[in-house]
Parts: sequence; C-alpha cells; structure tokens
Amino acid sequence: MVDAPTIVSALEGAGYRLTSPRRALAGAIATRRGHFTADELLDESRRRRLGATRATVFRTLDVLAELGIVERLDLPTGEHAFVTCEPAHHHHVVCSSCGRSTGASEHGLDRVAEAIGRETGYRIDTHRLELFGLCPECQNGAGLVGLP
Amino acid sequence: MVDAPTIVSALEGAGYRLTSPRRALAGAIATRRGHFTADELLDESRRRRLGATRATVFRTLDVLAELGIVERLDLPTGEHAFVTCEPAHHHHVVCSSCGRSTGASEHGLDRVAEAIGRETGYRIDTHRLELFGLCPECQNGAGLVGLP
DNA sequence: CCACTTATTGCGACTGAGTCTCGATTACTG
DNA sequence: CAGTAATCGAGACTCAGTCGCAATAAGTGG
Repeated sequence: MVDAPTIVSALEGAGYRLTSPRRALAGAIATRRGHFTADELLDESRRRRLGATRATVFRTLDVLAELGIVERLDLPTGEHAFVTCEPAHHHHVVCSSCGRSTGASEHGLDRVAEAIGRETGYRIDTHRLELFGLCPECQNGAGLVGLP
Repeated sequence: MVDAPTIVSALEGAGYRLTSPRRALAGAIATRRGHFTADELLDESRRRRLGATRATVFRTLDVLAELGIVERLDLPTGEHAFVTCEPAHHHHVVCSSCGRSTGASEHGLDRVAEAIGRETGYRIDTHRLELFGLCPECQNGAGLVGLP
C-alpha cells in the first residue's frame, strides 16, 4: 500500500499535471488493500462523483503503472487487475479468497532465474512471479471482512 | 512442443470426441514453435480451411488447457497467448524477440515459494513464473527466421 | 451396417474491457 | 493574466471471448 500524497508527488515529480481526477484517483487507489480492477475503480469514481470517466481511469492507471506505483496483475482467472506496489518488493502474493495482496522480496528467485537461463540457453531479461494462496486472515476463517 | 498424434490421443483418452476441427487444430498447434494467440490459430484455420470457427478454436483451446497440453500465458504486453507444454516442465521461458518458447524445470522455485510463504504468512497454493528474454538463436543474431 | 443418443459444431448476436477521436477545459509557464 | 499544451469527457468504436440454439456427426449398441 502507498498513500495518496506519495502518488501525487510521484506524478508531479515525473512532470505530469496534477488534475483533479488524478488527485481523486490517487486517493481512491491509496485506500485499496487488495487488488482492484479498472472497472472497480471506475465504479467508485461514479458512485463517489470523483469526476473520472472510463477513459481517464484507464489513462491514469497507465501512467501509474509506468511510474511503478501500481502493477498490472494477471489473475489465474484471466482477469486483469492492479495492485499498488512498495518499491522494495518485486513480486506479489495474492489471496485467492479475499483478494488482499502483499509484496514479497526476492528470496533467491534471481538465482532460480539464472539457473533457468543456464538450462535453456536464454538470456533472461525480466521475469514475473505471481503467487496465489490464502492470506493469514482467511486461514483463520476471518475471510472477506474489511475490504472495500 | 508436442506432436499432433499425442494431442489427439490425449483427447481420446479423456473421453472427448475426435472431430475433424479438433484433429486439424491439433495439427496446427503441433507445428507451432513459439507462443500463439487464439486469433493466430483462427487465422490459420480460415486460411487453410481447417474448418474451425472462432467459437470452436476457443472451445478447443479450453479443453487442451484443461488437459495440460497447452498453457495460457500472459505476455508482458497484456495479451493472452498459449504455449504447448511438455509435462515435466512447469514454467515457460519466452523469447521477447522471436516468440519462441521453451519449458524450464523447477530449479528450487518451490523453495523460493516456501520462503515467501513464511515471510508473508500466506499459505501458497499455486504460483506462476514467466520468464522473458532472448533465446539462443536471437542472441546470435539469427532472429526471426523459420517461425510460422 | 444402421439407427440412436448426445457431444460438438457453426452461426451470429452479444458482452465487456479497453482504445480512439476530437472539441472543450484547465494546469502550469512566463 | 494570457498563452499553450496537456488533459479531460463523451461517446463511438474495436476486438477478444462468450452464449444460445438449431444442425451435424461421432461413438455405441443392436
């Protein structure tokens, strides 16, 4: 999770204009705990009159993804979703019950990638690891509480 | 890569009917070296009169994915593609230049997943690792030759 | 070899995510 | 405070993927 001012100043720092739809979306994204889809964000924008239409939501998410503030995620169902990322964590662990998500550090994954490079002869540039399972709360039966 | 008879007998073994669109698609898929999209397959079906329409292509790919003969892949661009898989290899390495793809074995990835589970408290059920880079041929400048 | 049952197909309409265009607006710059 | 260029809204559009239904054909039992 990332807070709204951080998102806003990242936009500013990268030379993007601070328009009111962008500020509003930054706020909406900051409150999200789990992963979210573009459509969920659009719904929230309509319900709470944030003043961001479909095109703007997608454009803003594109910009934020480019800045590394959110990351595109492909759920096992094939849906596209987004998560906010903390800079130090490069992989995401997604709860398959409640949708919460958290970052995870490398834990030697680069060594795995290296070994795979040696095995296959490929020169590996990027990799993507997505993990799915039950978050601690859902393991305790707490389940789908407290999510937006 | 997997050859056509293997695909056909897998379908048969699972109790699916061996229809002519399915045989034709099995053949088309077997010749693929890299990843391919449903639409590319559909195009080939139309060009070579394989007698499989859009719905059939998608339905067949669904079945084959369920049988583990092909696997859905999410390219970094967000496109959905498929690759044929060899049973022992559970991850895919995709060439970002020519699209060729090959399988890779675990190389300790399950230990990484385990460590991440411990770090985050999640009970990890499934993971997905996709690696992107340059295949040996493209590193040698051979590039985009010989692909369908 | 024939008739029956039922999975599968084709067709075409439909859905829903994401994109594009373009005129209007508005944030920054000087 | 005016100018300019980025951004926005609205809505048409595209494209992947799905669905429903009538027609077809694959496997089966006689």
